[in-house]
Amino acid sequence: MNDIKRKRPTIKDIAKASGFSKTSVSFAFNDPKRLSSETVEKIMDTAKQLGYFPDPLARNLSLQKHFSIGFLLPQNINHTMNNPYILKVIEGISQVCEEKNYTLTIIPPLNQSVIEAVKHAAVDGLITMGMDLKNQIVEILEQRNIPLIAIDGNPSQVIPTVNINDKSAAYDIMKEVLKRGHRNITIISLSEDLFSDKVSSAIQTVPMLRRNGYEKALEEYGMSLKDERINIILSECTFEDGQALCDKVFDEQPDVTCVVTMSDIVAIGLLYQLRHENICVPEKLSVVGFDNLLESKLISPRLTTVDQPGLDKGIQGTKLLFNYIEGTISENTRIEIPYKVIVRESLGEVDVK
Amino acid sequence: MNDIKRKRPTIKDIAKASGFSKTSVSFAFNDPKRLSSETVEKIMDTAKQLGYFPDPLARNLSLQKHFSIGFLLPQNINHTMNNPYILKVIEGISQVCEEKNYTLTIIPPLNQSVIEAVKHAAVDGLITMGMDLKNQIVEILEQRNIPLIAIDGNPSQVIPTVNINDKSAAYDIMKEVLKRGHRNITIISLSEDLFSDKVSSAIQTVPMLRRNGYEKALEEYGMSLKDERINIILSECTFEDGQALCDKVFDEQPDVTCVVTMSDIVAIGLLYQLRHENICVPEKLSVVGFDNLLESKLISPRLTTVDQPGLDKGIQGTKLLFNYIEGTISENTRIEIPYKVIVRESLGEVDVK
DNA sequence: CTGAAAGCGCTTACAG
DNA sequence: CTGAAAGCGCTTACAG
Repeated sequence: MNDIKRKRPTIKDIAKASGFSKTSVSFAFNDPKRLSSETVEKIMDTAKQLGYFPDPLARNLSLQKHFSIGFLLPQNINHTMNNPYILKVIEGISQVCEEKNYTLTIIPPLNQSVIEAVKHAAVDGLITMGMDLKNQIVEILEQRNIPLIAIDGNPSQVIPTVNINDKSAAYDIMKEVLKRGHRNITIISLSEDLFSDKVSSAIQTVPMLRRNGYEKALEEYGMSLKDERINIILSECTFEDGQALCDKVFDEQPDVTCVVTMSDIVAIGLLYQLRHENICVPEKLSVVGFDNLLESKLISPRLTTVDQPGLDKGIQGTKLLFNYIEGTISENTRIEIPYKVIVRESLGEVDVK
Repeated sequence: MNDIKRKRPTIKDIAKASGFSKTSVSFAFNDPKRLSSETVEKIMDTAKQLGYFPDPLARNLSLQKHFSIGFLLPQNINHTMNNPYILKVIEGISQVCEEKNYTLTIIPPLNQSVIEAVKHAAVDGLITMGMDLKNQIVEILEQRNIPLIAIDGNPSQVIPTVNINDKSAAYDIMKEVLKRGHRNITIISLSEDLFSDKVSSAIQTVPMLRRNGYEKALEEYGMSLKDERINIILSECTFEDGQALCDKVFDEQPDVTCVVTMSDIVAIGLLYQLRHENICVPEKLSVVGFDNLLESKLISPRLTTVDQPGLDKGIQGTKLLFNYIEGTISENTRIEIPYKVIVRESLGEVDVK
């Protein structure tokens, strides 16, 4: 009734009460075949009577394992937890964790610091998503001997990654836009700093790769990202950002006919706001996304986008991570997942002037 | 380069290398004020040189804490991870965890068994959602001395809960439906076994409470749940279930004019399929949800529903849990969160015959 | 300000 | 089949 912190029984108590040694109690739980069945039975009986459960903390220390995979949340958690695409990836991760009988530890910044969180993470392996993987983080994990993989990370870094071919996907979808006559285009780009290590500009970040893809498509039409008909806006890419962008897009580029975004959720926020302001899509403005969320076919008009299978990224990334944890492989691996462009009603045609 | 499992340095190595005791090394990390600043500096220097980080496993065993909150996934994980409402709750939980510098451990069934997962959970407190809390689970956690709270759990059980007033909310929304002339109604109810301990029928489960609410509203119109004009279908309530329900609803009740669901995600799946089959909402059929997801205002027509703040449930539930962990309170607490009915275009009027 | 030593609760190689 | 004992890597009361 009243919560006097009754001390939990330990293996020692069970040993004493059952008349066997701690060794035997441990065996009864972990390797019962080594004992006679009567012994196991007696030990389990007293364990049940005293309400004994092996302390996972002590067990894990002995075993030197956490039985948990960590998912590192970036500084700004709201962006993460509100993006259905990321949640899809997390679902994939948790599926593999379940198969392996591991838990999934969601690791927020510790005292506002991702680095601190990495230092203290109580996990056997770590997964990041679309994050600026500072060298410091990689170094700490190396010293701590904790394998790391990055989903939508920077494929030119030294850690294993799971990505789609971002350049090619961006090229493909921009092609669809240009093919339909659009020339005055606003690009909503993921903020660079979400992805890049600003120091080493040699690195090809995801937003960079995608912009390269856009550029390549534009060039085939005699244009470039520097063209005055192309306006680039950086954004954190949340639903709310999308809503807020509505006005900004027209302010900065009154003759815009198509908005190309790097994320469905921001495109959906934009579509939502456009409808609210009675601006017709695609007649007045076309909108294009990236991810192919479930939501992108719920909204009307349905969103043209790039399908990248988040679930699969999570699954494959986690399987890869387990390979490192179990020591099955050691070389640096890059997984590339197929994507496809999905054209729906949010992308319309425009008369080429 | 090659992954020879180099042994990580321990506190002992740092002690030896720095010329101080293990005690001092520990103090340098945890309570530097107790040492002279030169000592701290020297110790930290050698720690950095050797790439030492305190092992959280050992630390936690000494401290008898995990610094993590557990979220227990029910048997069927897909339903959980694909329901935006639940994810909203998880977001709230993780917010509080971050404030407290805790991690959030997502705990899937262990060897297909939720009970096994509960036995082994390496956490300081546990949160469940809309789950059948078997006595066994409660008992194990009591013995393991791990506090537990239930969100959308069964308010008549002995554990602390966070809920809305489900009966009253269901009453209110059914009132809106009846007020608009609907009499031939299909109710999509959450499956009982997701919530109830079948043994003790005295318990008021969430679906039961909501049905009581519906009943009360119906009675005011001289009807009841047993009325032949009321059809009840049990469902797991996923998007896919909603799609599949489209045909079933009309098969079972050809003259239905309104579908009342207990979950937005199933209502949205239904709306999606209705649009696909060119069945006009609300002209041909009205649909009503429960939760007020972001998605419910993205889809058209926008969904009439009950707004229950998932984020807030997560936050308040987790704060409550920390009170138990920290021993601030011990009595059984029930939190009730406000809700409100939101009428949108998916609910139309019908001529009363 | 610093250190020797006990303790956290398990696992497991080794011996019998 | 069973047990004594070392070990996992920390924390911390106590002593000086």
